[in-house]
Amino acid sequence: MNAMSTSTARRGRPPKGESRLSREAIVEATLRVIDTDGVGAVSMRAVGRVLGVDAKSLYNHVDGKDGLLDAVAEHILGTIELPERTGDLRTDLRAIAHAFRDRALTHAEAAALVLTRQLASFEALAPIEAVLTVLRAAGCPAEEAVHLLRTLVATLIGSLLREINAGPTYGTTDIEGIARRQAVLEGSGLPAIVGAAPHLARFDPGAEYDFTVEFALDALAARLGR
Amino acid sequence: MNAMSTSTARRGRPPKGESRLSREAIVEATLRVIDTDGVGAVSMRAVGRVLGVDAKSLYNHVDGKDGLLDAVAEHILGTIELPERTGDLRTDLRAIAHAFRDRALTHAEAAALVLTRQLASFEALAPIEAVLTVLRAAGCPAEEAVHLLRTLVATLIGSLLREINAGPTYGTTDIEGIARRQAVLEGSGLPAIVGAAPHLARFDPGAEYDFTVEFALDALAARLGR
DNA sequence: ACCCCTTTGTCCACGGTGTGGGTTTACCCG
DNA sequence: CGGGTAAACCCACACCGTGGACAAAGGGGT
Repeated sequence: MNAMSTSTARRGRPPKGESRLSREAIVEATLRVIDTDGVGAVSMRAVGRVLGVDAKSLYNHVDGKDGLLDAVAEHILGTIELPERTGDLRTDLRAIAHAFRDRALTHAEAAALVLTRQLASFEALAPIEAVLTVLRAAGCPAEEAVHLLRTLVATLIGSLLREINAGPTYGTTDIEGIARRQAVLEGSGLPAIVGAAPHLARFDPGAEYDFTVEFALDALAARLGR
Repeated sequence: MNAMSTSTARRGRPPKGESRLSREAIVEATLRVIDTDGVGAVSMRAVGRVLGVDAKSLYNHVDGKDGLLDAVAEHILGTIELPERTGDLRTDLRAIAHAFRDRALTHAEAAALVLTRQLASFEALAPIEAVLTVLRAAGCPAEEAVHLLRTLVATLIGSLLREINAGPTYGTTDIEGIARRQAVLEGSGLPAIVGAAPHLARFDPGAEYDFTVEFALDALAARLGR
């Protein structure tokens, strides 16, 4: 996989031209590991192996494993393709919400990091700025805008988190899976669940996300339009 | 810590009366580890140590580490103290939302498990049944009730997840922390963020949760009351 | 009463993890 | 040209999840 590498067992600082390691290269390699073998497979050694480099070398660019995962999350968050503003509240927020989902699903395995970790970096601020701008432009006062922003973000994160690690037990679109799940739910004996079992067993992530986004937008428009 | 234990090095099955191990005892011990040293400190060996038992013994009652963590999550979810129904949509849903939060914060470190994992067990169904019952009683058709349920759950989970692993970097209530965070935000140069910095820097989890719940309830009432 | 089988523990071992510490080298600046 | 520093290396440690072999207690069939 690597032309010249570990076999030569060169030690010490590498020559200038071939300084393979950089924060960005490491993050990218980590992302490759995650996309291939899942978040659980990330280890300093594994990432080092991908780069043909000793694990400890990573510590020169990244602050331990936790710092590495933070860096990955920030990278993903920072590369969301935010849409152009149109001036319409609903159109703009919907576009942001979908851009967020697109980015999250491109690296589904890595997205759990983004959704789970608390990020304080500069890169993480761009999407926040985008949402705030739209809200303020719609005439929302600063304090309320912040509360609404947080509510909105929480909703999107909760939705995506479920979508991402929803195994087939949660609900599916394939007919056989639905039938099986529905049977389990009906066996619970809880009346409301039994009554709604056909709908509980069916789960279409995209449609569900759309429903949630539209619900939130309705609520927002009603509140701001008053 | 244990009077009679490893020193005697007894092997083989323990006598009937003192069968220390049970699924419940293991879950409880795990919860103690989590509350003391965090989720990261959970290991088969650590849990075994608490019980004065070899790590491998746990495998007789629990399906590996993942199964153990699932069991803990289910235990927490299953012991939510659901409120009595009053018949009023807002009152009932609000009460459920707060019961959920109470339970989550009692074992804050463990709550991430509940919020993150997909649970399929019977115990996990009780809260769902409660929400569905309230929605159906308010005249909501089954399919819509399921969508609304999912939206609501996503929102609560997103909110709690942030609250639980929000370090002091995210925003605080203490004056010094707010000032520091505000300065960072103002240094970003992003206009909407700079303008809202005082509010972004302040974060009061309880108030934020209340705001989000009331926002969702408003939206729900408007939709169902139409 | 006997025997055997299942259950539920124990111990040993393996390959893997994050990271602390010390060593080596190439570059850069004076 | 010589010293300092940055960036790579290897060794070592304590810990992890769990596969597999073994032991002892209890229960069931004859």
